[in-house]
This record gives sequence, structure tokens and C-alpha cells, in this order.
Amino acid sequence: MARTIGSHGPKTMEAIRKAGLRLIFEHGFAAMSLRQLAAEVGIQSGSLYNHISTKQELLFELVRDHINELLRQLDRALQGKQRPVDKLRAFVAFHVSYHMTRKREVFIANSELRSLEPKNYEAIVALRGAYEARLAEILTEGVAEGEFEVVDVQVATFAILALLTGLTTWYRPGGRLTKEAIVAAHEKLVLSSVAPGPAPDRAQTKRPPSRRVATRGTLERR
Amino acid sequence: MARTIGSHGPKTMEAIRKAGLRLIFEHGFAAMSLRQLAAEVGIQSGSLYNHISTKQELLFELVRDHINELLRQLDRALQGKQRPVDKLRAFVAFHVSYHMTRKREVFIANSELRSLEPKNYEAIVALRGAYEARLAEILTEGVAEGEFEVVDVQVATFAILALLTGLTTWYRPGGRLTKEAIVAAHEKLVLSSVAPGPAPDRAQTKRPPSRRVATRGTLERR
DNA sequence: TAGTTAAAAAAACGTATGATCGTTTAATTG
DNA sequence: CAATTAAACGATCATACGTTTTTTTAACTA
Repeated sequence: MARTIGSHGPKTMEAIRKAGLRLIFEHGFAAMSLRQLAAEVGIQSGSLYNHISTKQELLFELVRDHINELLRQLDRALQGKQRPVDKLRAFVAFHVSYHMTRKREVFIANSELRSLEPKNYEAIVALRGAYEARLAEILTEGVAEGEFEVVDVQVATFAILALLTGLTTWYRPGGRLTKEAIVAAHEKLVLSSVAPGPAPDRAQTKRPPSRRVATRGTLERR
Repeated sequence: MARTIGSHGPKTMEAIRKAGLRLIFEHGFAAMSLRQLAAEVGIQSGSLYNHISTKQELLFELVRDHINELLRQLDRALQGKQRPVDKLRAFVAFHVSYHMTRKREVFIANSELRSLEPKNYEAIVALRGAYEARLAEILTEGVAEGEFEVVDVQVATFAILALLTGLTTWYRPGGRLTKEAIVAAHEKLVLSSVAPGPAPDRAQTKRPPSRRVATRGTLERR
């Protein structure tokens, strides 16, 4: 017995990616074995090599394709928006909605960078940088036009991204809140966080001078 | 040749923890081998078992002790604070300052939950819940006293924690910004994010009705 | 100082891993 | 329909893993 009746390359590849995504999410890249993955797909582990050349390639492509799709859809969501506040709102709505359905990919893209080989790592970091740049651009414009106020654009960019992405750690479909409520909650948080003007109890608090800094800095991600 | 001259249990244990922290951070728990760890410490891999009983125990204790320390110091930072806004500011300042020095622990505590055995996992999740509860409590009080406004306390809690913790992914000592500037940037973001009142351009935006919800929900973490 | 405990080295155990390779069958192509 | 390609099976390779066990030496204790 050899080739299974009904086998079809593209279909098997899809099953591999789907199972890989789940197993890496649940166990981690290193802890997922190819025997485990193959069993999940319904083939023998040696057969995986008809579809992927290495285990590393599977991880790389899962992460890369996720980020590429994210960029594609973000650009679509931002289309036609002119004012920074509209862009930011669209960014938030898109990010939250999209990430509700990509919990696994996001977690893996954050936790498995270290499992990527150097060349792959660099490619992924560059893609992530492109996504971050879009938000930084929105904030920079908003600050320049007086619509936003932040202490530091780069810090705000990373912080807001973290805030928005954090939902993947707790969100589950069918929970207490509707998708719309969650989007609304994040919109309020984010749009308020960069709103010009005082934070609570300015009259009784000492705050650093309000500085509007719109420069890119030397901050690095790990 | 057997016992090395100058060996001292507590000291070796500390070296194991330190090396373990770094290697797990850099490679992941599953990808770090005990031979690698032992080499880093300067002993043979079998000798590790004089100090730890299993590889799993090492991970568990690293994560558990980190969170316990976090809780201890948070409570100290909140001491004497009465008003919600003061508590929140103290929370932010503490969280940001503390996490600047615990980048590795934090990343591991977030990405290696899945590497914990069920019993250990539950213990850690409970500890994390205690930390989250402290922020949720502050927000709830603030909302009840009219100092804060959020769409949903639980969502805001998780979002703010994510925002504050996100710094560990990019912060490096000696970067462009001083520690104080980073704390200030986060304070502005967080305190503004829960500030009562309008987000930018209320006049031109449709927003959901402002609801002050202070209930605990059924949200779950992964 | 003899006995005990601690902590290391060294070797081995039982099991597991990513990947290779040869064979077999199914599907496709001209 | 024969030949080719695709995709699977089954076995194996070379290496690695967490852990155990025995031995050896250092440090401590009474």
C-alpha cells in the first residue's frame, strides 16, 4: 500500500497548514513533532516532505503569509480615509475585527520569532515593521495637525499596537460581548489615549510638560 | 574527577536559573536542551538534577516566582493611594518601571504557558488573575466615582495591561528615551484612555452610547 | 578526624526527533 | 494506454533528548 486514494496535493498542503497552525499554537513550534503533525493530517511523517521541504519552512510561511494578508487588508480598510482621526478609527476597527479571527496566527507571530532562522527572522521583522509604520504614520499626521497628542510617537505606536493585539489572548467567539462592543471599547480607549488635552485631574497632578514629539527614534524590537 | 572544587549549591542554583531564563527567552522552553543549559552553567547535564527535579520544575518556578514578586511590589507601590486616579497612575508607573527590568520573565510568562503541565498552568493562571484583578478593581472604583469612563471594565483591564506590557518587546536600556520619558508616555496614554468625556472629533463622529459598565464578565484567557 | 552529606563527573538508558530513501499505488498526460 | 508524475507508505538514519545511576571528590559536621 502506498499512495492513498483521493489524495490531492493542494488539499493535503492546506490540511498541513491548518493542523500546523493549531499545533504550534497549542504546543509551540519546537514542541510540535512532525509525527504529531502528520498524524493530525492523516498521513505518515515522511509524506510531509512532498509538501514542505523543512519544518522551518512551514513556520516561516505561516507567519509570513499571515502578515502579508494583514497588510493587504489594512490598506483596504484605510482606503479613502483622509483625516488622521478617521484613519485611526479605521485602523482600530480593522485591527480588532481582524485579530478576533486570527488569534493563533498572532500569538505565533509574537512568540515564535525566536524559532525562526536568522534569514527568516529578518524577513518577518521587516514585514512587521511595515505594519507598525502605518500606525506611526497616522499618529504622526494626527500630531502634526493637532488632532492627537502623545508624549512620543514611537512609544505610542508600540503601546497602541500592544493594546489592540492583546485581545487575542482573551477573546473567544460567543463570549459575553459582541464583536461590535469590543471594537467600540477599543476605539474609546485608543482614541482617548491620544486625545489632545488633559488627562484626569490635571488640577491636582503634576505632569511632565506636554511635548509633541514626532520623530522616529532608535527603539528596537527584540 | 567528580565534585568540582568551590562548588556551592545555592550558587549553582542561581546560575541555573539565570542561564535558564536567558536560554528559554532566546530559544523557547522546548528548544532549550538541558545539555545546553548545563554547559552554560559550567556543569554536566546530569548534575542539574542535584538542583532541580525536572525541566518542567525549572520553568514553573521561574514563572511563578516572577509573578509573585510582581504582586509583592505592586502592592507596595499602591500603598497609601486612595483615589482611583492616583492608584492608576501608580499602577502605570510601577508596571512600566518594573517591566523594563523584567523583559525576559514577562515574555516567557506570556509565551510559555503552553509549555506548562496542566497543574502548573492552572497555578500560574490564578496568579496572573490576581494581578489583573488589581487593575480591574482600580478601574471599577474609578468608574463608580466618575473619575473614569470605559465601555467595559474587563476589556479595558486587559487592553491596558497589554499596552503596558508591550514595552517589554521593544525597550532596551540606553535607548533614545529615558526611563522617565517612557513612564510619562505610558501615563498619558493610559490615563487619557479612561478619561471621562469625548474622544477626538465628537462633533463629527457617531459613537455608541456612553455606557458605564462596571461588571465582571465571563471573558477568559487562553 | 571519621563519617556523612553535597555536588560534581561520567556513562548509560529508553525514547524521540527531523529528515532521507526506496517502494508502491493513484492520478495525470500526451 | 503507456509513460510520467504525484503522493502516499514504510523503514531507516544520524542525532538528540530528559532522566537515571554509579562513582568520585569536596565540604561539612560532631
